[in-house]
Amino acid sequence: MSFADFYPSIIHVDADAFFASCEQAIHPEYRGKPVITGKERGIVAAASYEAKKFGVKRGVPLRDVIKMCPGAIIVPSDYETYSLFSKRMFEIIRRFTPVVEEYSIDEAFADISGLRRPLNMSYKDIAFKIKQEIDKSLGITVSVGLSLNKVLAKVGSKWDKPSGFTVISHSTIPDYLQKLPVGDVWGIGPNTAAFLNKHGIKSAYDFVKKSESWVQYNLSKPQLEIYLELKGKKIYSINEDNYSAPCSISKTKTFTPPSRDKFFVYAQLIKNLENAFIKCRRHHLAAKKIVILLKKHDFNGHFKTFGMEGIFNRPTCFPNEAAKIVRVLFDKMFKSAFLYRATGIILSDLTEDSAIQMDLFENPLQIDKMQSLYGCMDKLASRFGKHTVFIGSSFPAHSSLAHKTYRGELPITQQLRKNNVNKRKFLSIPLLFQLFI
DNA sequence: TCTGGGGTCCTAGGACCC
DNA sequence: TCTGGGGTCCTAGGACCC
Repeated sequence: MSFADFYPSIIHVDADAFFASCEQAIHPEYRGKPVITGKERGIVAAASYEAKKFGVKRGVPLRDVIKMCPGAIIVPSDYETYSLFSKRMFEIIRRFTPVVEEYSIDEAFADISGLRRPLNMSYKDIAFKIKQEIDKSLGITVSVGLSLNKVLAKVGSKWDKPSGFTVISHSTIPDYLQKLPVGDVWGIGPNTAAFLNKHGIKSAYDFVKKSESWVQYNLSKPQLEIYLELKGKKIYSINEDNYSAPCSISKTKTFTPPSRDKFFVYAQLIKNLENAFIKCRRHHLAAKKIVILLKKHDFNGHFKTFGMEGIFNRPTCFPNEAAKIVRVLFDKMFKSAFLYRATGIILSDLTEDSAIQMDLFENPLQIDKMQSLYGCMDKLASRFGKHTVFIGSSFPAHSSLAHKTYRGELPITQQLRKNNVNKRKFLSIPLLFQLFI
C-alpha cells in the first residue's frame, strides 16, 4: 500500500434516475412532473424522483403505474439520446483525469490521485467540481462518492441520492458501514446477504469485524475482495479499457403462455439463434462455442434454466451452420413432459470474423455463398426491418398466423396442419435463397 | 418476491493424464 | 490390475450486476 492510498481519490459518479432525467432535460415541460420511460416494453425502465414518490420502481408494469400515479408522463426509452448524455458525462470527467472507467450507461469510476498539485485543489474539491460541471452542462444531476477504493466510492454515491456528494475517508469508514445493511453493498446479492444474516451479520460493519480467515473459509473470492475493500484496502483497479469487444453474445426470450409444443419451442430457439448471430455479425465476430438454454417448470412449479454446450469445428457467424448442432442439442434436452417458458442462445469464444480459418476439407465456395447470403439478409433487414427474411424453422415464432393459432387450444403443429400449411415449405426457404445467389 | 434481458466471473465436479 | 496422489482442462450451474 502506498502513501497515496490513505487519501480518498477514487470517485464513483452515478446519474440520478438517468433515463427519466434525460427526458426532463430535453423537455422542460416535463420538469417537476412524474416521468416514466419504458413504454415500448410495458414495464418501467426508469422513473423520475417525482414518480418514485408514488412508489413507482423499475420493472413495475405500466398498467399498475397508471393506477399508482395518475398523470404520469410515460414515454418510450430513447437509448440514442441517453447515449449522447452518457458520452458527454464521461467526456467531462476526462477533462479532469484520463483514468476513467465507463461502468455502465449512467455510471463511471475515476481515479483522481496525484491531481491535487496540478489542479491546485483538494481531492474533495476536484470531485465536487466534476459533479458541478456535469450537473450544469447536462441539465441532470449526478450523485458522487469519493473514497479510498471502488466499493467504498460506490457506498458513497448511493448514500445520499439524488444529487448527493459523499466523502468517505479512512477514519469515517465505520460510521458509514454501521448504518449500511450488508445486502446493500455492491457485490453482496440476496444469497450472500441471507447467509451473512444467518450468521448474525446485519450491517457492513458487522461484516468487516469478521476475521479474514472466516471470510476466506465461508465465502468465495469476489466476497473476500469486497470485504477487503470495505476495510479500506485497494483491490480493484479502474478499468480504462472501455470499448472492449464482448466476450459473449446472448439472446433469450420468454413466451406466454408456457408451451410443451416441440415445434413451437424449437422455433423460439432458432429465432434467438438468428438474433444472436445478427448481433454477432454486426460486431464482426464469429463464435466457436454455443450454449442453448431452456427454461422449464420443475415438479415444484418453479422455473429452472438448463443449458447445453456445443462446439463448432470452426468459428462461425451463420445460423444455418450452427443449426445442425442446435438441433442435436435441442433434441437431447427437450422433454415434452415439461412446460417451457423461455429459450435462449449464448455465443461465446468470440473471434474477429476476418480471422476465420477454413477447415482443410471445407469447400470455400460454400462459405462464400453463405457470406453473400447473410450479407444480403443483413441488408434486407436494415432496409425493410429485422426478420424480413428468416430461417423457415423459426416461422412459428415470427408469424402472426402462428401467434393466432397458438391462442387456439390446439398445439401449433396441429393447427398448421389443419390450415394446410406444410412444415417442409418453411424449412426450404433458406435453401431457395441459396439457390438464387 | 417476482418480472425480463444482457452481461461477467467463480466454483464444484468429472474426465483424463502422469 | 489396483493403489494413491496430483495436476490440468472442461462443463454446468450459480451468484451478481445493470
